[in-house]
Amino acid sequence: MDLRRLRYFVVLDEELNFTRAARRLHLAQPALSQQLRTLERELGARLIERGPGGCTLTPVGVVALAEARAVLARADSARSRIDAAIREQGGRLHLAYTRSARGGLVDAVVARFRRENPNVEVIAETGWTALNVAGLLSGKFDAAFVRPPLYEPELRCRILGTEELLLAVPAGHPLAGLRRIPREAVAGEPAVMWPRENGPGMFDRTVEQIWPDGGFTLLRHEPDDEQLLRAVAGGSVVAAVPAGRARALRVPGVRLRRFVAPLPTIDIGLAFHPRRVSPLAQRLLSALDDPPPDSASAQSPLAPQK
Amino acid sequence: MDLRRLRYFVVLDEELNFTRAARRLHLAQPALSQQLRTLERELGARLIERGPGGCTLTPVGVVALAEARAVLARADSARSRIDAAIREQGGRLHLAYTRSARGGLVDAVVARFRRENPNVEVIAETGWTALNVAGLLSGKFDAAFVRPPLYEPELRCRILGTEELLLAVPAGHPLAGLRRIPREAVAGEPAVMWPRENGPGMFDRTVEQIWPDGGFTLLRHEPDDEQLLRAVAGGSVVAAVPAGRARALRVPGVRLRRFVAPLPTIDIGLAFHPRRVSPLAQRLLSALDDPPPDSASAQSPLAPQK
DNA sequence: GAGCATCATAAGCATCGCTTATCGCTCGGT
DNA sequence: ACCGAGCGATAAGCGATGCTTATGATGCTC
Repeated sequence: MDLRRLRYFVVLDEELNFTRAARRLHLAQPALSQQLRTLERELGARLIERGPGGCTLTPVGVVALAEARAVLARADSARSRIDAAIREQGGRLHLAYTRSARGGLVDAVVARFRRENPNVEVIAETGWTALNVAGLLSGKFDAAFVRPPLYEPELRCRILGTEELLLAVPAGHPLAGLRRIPREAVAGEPAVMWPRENGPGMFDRTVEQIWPDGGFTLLRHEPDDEQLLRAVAGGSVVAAVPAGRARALRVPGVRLRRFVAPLPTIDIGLAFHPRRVSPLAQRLLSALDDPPPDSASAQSPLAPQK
Repeated sequence: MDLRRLRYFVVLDEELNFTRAARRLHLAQPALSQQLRTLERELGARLIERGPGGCTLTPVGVVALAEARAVLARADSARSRIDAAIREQGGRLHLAYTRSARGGLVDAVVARFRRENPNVEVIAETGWTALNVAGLLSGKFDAAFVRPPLYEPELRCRILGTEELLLAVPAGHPLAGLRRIPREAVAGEPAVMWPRENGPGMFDRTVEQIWPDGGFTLLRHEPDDEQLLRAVAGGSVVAAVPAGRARALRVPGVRLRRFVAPLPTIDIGLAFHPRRVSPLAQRLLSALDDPPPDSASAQSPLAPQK
């Protein structure tokens, strides 16, 4: 007996309609039909009477349903007890933040992990993408927040969220008068940027979104978002910065403008080494797949990376 | 949580050695290693401490083991209750025997099914392979015993057993003086045989085993094993017959001789229409995979057909 | 240092669980 | 009586899974 098929069977009983039950289970109706046929074949009995108006359970199906519920309840209870034992045992999770993505979603993920695993000591440092990547490769970190894409094929990265890149311009700059910035308006403008080696993938992705036809005129590097914005406040350069960070920093003399569609974006991800995932890192990653208990939506907005 | 992985985990705990546990579970050691790694990844915890001398459970593993046992026990109990409900509801199973394979294994299979499903009415007829095949195709039978191979691609056949083909010779025949019959000794001998259309696959298979280089000299057909043996007793023909049947019939004036290796054989199988397997047929087929409760061997001698 | 026992990794393959496309059937509305 | 909607089933295809064999890495014993 397969627990997934039992779950499908229970949901079917609640809906008495394959199409609706399949929708609740987030699979196509033929898949549910096939899976429940398999369950019937395994048991060697009809459980479900099908018809054009939907379906009902056979007498054996009624018995099977009660047993399915009991088995599933026991399995859930077991999982809860095992989870509790894991939480109680504690341990240490070595984590790296990235400077450019503090706050918001990242802090929520970590806060929830701490809440659900109070005996786990989260030891965190804040770096930048390339430094965090190096820490992962060396085994220093169990997981690390990064700005993808990563060029290291041995690392994997779960995208947690995406935010818009804005153009930061000096207050008196002609571009400050535009409501939306066309790509050609920034071609040739002197710009500051983080050093490419801080996050080569992020750098390349940003340049190709904002300066797709060339015209990227790099005046100099600044090490992080805050220094980028201060450079812009100086009056003669522009910079692309993540919306969340830019708005949080609020540097005087800087105007933030959105681009004309397609809006350039930058991702935040949680990277890990798939061949060396510690159990606690595994739990952190698994939590990304589960909606929190109070979530109104059954579907997690954080899509697992395939 | 997957019940199969839980079962693997429980067996590993009983052996504390991946190699031995894998053997008990009838799978290769790397498969067990992989499956239990997956279980650990799903739970986000180490359950097993591995080492060159074998393994032990971690503290969380001990908790997980107790939970696994409870879940598996509940699932087994559920399966038993569902099975009981199915048996109680009864029904009818339409079955066909083949004349040439009565007794022994076939009767054991059906007797056990009747014992385990006392409310099921087994309605059986005895025919021959081709007749039984026709009954399956027409939907008259849920399952039918046959002599494979079958040439009908829409039917499936589980091989239940194999028996040796013997040469039946007249008592005074020169071949009666041989202890083992070489193939060349029967080439050219006048022989009787069942009609090919009674079971074309069985016929062809028999001929190619006994007369691999030709020399099959069919004098006439007889309808079944008993008539074949009577014809042999008449003094001038030989016949190939299944050992069990031939020994059971004990026709005077007939000597039964074995062949020189490779021994020719004939199979007995249970055929069914895979697209139209009734639940009761499914239960009969499933029983072939389970050892009876009193069996000393955990491994069923009836291998499922792939 | 060699050999053995133990578990893990790598690569390959058959099967599984899903998908989309579509079919067959029933029922209700016109 | 016909058409469209709703319902579940079948067919074909594909990515993922669970196994296999081959082999590697490690530790222990002699």
